[in-house]
Amino acid sequence: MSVVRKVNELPQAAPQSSWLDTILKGDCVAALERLPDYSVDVIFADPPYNLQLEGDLHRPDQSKVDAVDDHWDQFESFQAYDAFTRAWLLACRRVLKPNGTIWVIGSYHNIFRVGTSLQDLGFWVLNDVIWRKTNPMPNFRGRRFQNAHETMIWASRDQKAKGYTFNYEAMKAANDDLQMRSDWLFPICTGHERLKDENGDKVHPTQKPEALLARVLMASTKPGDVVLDPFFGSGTTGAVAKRLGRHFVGVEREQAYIDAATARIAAVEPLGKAELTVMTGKRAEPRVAFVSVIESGLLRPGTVLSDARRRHAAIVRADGTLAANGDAGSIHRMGARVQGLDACNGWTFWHYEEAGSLKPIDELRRQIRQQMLPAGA
Amino acid sequence: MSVVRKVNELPQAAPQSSWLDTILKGDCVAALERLPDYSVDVIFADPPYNLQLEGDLHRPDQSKVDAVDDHWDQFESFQAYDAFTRAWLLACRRVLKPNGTIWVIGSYHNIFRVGTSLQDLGFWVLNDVIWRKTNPMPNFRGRRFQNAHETMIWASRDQKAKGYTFNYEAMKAANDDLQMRSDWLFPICTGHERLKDENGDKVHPTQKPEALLARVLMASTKPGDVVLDPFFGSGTTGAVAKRLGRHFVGVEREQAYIDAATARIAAVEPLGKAELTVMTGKRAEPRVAFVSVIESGLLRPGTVLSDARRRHAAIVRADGTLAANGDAGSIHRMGARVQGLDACNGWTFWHYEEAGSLKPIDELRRQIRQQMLPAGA
DNA sequence: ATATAGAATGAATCGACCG
DNA sequence: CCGGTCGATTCATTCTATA
Repeated sequence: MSVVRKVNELPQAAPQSSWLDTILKGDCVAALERLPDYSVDVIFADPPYNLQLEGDLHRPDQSKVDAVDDHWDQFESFQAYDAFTRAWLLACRRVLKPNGTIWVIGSYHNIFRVGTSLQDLGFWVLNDVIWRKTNPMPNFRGRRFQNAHETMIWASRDQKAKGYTFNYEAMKAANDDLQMRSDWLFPICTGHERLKDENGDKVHPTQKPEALLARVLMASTKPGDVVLDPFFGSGTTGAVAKRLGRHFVGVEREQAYIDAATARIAAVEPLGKAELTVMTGKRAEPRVAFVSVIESGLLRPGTVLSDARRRHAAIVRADGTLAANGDAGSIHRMGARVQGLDACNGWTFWHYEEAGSLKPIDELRRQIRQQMLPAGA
Repeated sequence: MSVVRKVNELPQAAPQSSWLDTILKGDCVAALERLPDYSVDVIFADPPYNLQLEGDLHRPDQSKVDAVDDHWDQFESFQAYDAFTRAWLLACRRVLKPNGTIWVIGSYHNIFRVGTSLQDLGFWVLNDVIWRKTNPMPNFRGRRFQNAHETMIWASRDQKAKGYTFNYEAMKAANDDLQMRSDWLFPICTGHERLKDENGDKVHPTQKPEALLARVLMASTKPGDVVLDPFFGSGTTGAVAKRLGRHFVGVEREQAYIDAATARIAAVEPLGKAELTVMTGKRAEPRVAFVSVIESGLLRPGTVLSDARRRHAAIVRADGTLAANGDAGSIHRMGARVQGLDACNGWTFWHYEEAGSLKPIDELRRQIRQQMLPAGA
């Protein structure tokens, strides 16, 4: 191989863009105007929760909303929060690729507003994921249950977008070979991971644990993907993205956070390509036609195949079809036919005999795939 | 005691009402018109989830999943679902007592709409509680995380209603003396608990486990309270309410569900009063005025109290106030004053000397409470 | 009768690709 | 955009049939 590779070259190089792996300073909606349509693969958003508004929120006409607490103004607050939410979600939606997905984290204070806005804007909820905290803050007054979790909503851009990334096999492997559930257990961000300023005070009030972001990105992105965080804060998304070989782009208004995040991310060592290789399933493997098994000589026409319990039988024909009961068709169609089902995976249903025992023809497909690999692999 | 008590008399007898412990047949909003304002203590609602399923789903073994495709779960649009939600929530709010609370259970399909409507109508969210399922259905296509939980929202009628029932100590005791968290683990409803018809088919597609309802009612109701379930279904709420010595009222449209629920509830044996006694903390214990400690002779005026480390001192006065540093006031106020704090629990802060060691005056309160108990207790 | 294996089932928004 | 075809995919528990 004489091709020179750059150090740290990412598996799927994104187009050169001035904004890639940077933090854009400014208001979320305004700053996102600097990004083109369909330019990011995944969005992770940790929007402000505070419905008391404290100068954080503006009405669509940019007038400030007073922080007040009687009932009518509470309603006003919700209205203002909804307007704020719709505005940033719309800006995010424009820059999200058609097969992109978005994560939003929140608590009961704001997550219902966020979920409603997501649905109203056409996003399609894939899961709500619960972050169960191992060490949540107690309820000091003893008037409620200990608030021991936060909620993340994971949604695709459109209902019909089926091509989003979900690393199912990797998630399953990471969970002792059981499907990854919608409730995740992680400690809150403390200790060395928690950014502190020169006074020892925490830099950001709601810094999220890197483990949480790591699972989010491992589940829903591929190496080289671009991850947008519109409320970048202390830069957890950027730090984890860099470590995992993903690109990031952040938006943040406060210079103090930008400074802290920039230093933090600069210190991150990206993992190597080998560590980043993601477990993939059969879906990702090259497709093999059944006829090629015959063409390669692994199966001879006329061979009798049966199911694992020898209840059904079929004869292999030279054209790659099976014949049984006076009927013929593909391995899948005939597998379904003999069982009286609508569908069947012929690769795993039909077996051939070798050394007195039955083996699935999927074994032959595996051998074909071996032969297809380049010599040096 | 010569007062004759009826067998099974409830500790807090509700007013005689024709609708108490019955199922009202009809549409939720219309049927609730038969209840007066402020007539129920707690509402548990399991509304349609608006699942929006399209094609069939098969398991990997090609068996078909029995989907929730009932007519009552079909809505034209999110807008139609929101209108439905607001209507039944408003009807519920009218009949809910000022210090009442409401629980609504849902999934990501509908819970964001419900939460938004609750907030918009003036309910005040106290917690969102996650029901983690021990045995959820898998995600058969491997395209998402296994949907392993449902969400319950617990809300008070108004932001300012602080007098709602929360049996904090009972919940804590039930959780190995740790605060009850917002994530609960229960199996789904199967086996003998699951109602079946004469064909062996499930009576209701979404029957909830009794353990879930039991925790809800133990947490947020007192014996004798009235619990409304506006989507009564197979009557889990009624069955658990009866077992726990609470009154219920249900609303249900379909006669088949009403019949099944009626028979189910008739077979329920209520627990006895002793089993129902809720572990209560200091909050619910009879209030003791400090002056009664003096009146009862347990402390004499002029006694010097100090904090546990003898840093501060105060003198007991006959009127039940403390004097220190030329100032005087309640045990709480003086505890705060000497420490320079805004608040202080005087019962645990101030100590008296007995046999050479310091004991908190809370010990004297405990003795007073002992004396207050009836002879037979 | 008891033990074991196989079947059934639960609030589910559950493809990709080619022509 | 539609239709046809390939072929990928499940966990905990209970119930039922068989040995």
